[in-house]
Amino acid sequence: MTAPIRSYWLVKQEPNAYSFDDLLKDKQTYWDGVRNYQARNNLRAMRKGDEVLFYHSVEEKAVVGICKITKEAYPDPTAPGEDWSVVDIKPVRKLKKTVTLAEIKEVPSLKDIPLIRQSRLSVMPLSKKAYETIVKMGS
DNA sequence: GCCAACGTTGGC
DNA sequence: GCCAACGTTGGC
Repeated sequence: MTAPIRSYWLVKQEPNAYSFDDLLKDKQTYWDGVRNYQARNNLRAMRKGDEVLFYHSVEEKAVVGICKITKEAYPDPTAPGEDWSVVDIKPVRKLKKTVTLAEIKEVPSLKDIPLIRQSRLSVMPLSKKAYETIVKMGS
């Protein structure tokens, strides 16, 4: 077996629908409800052990925590018979300090991440550098 | 609450 | 296969 190449991701959620604190409480969840092909394809490209930033949209507009993929894509139980996917994630840790959208926008190297360029996409890849930059801003 | 951006649907 | 209409998302 060759060593897996780790990828980095960012997922968005409205905190009043499902917050990072909910995930901490649940210890693990499956990421359901994705009904967008691009987001679905990103879900399917996730591999066990990949790290994922958790972003709170709308009210908070900030990256709040880090989680990890524990199970790769399988059919979404909330859409039986349809071609949608979910992955399992577990929380790793909360960021010491949340990284707001406004702060991300101020960093030149983060100008082109999909969070800013494609604000409606809910599951998106991040480069290692972008991931590390955001994590650093949150520590 | 408004509006821009984007995806999806349906008529032709 | 094109494009207008419509719905949804999310920033402001």
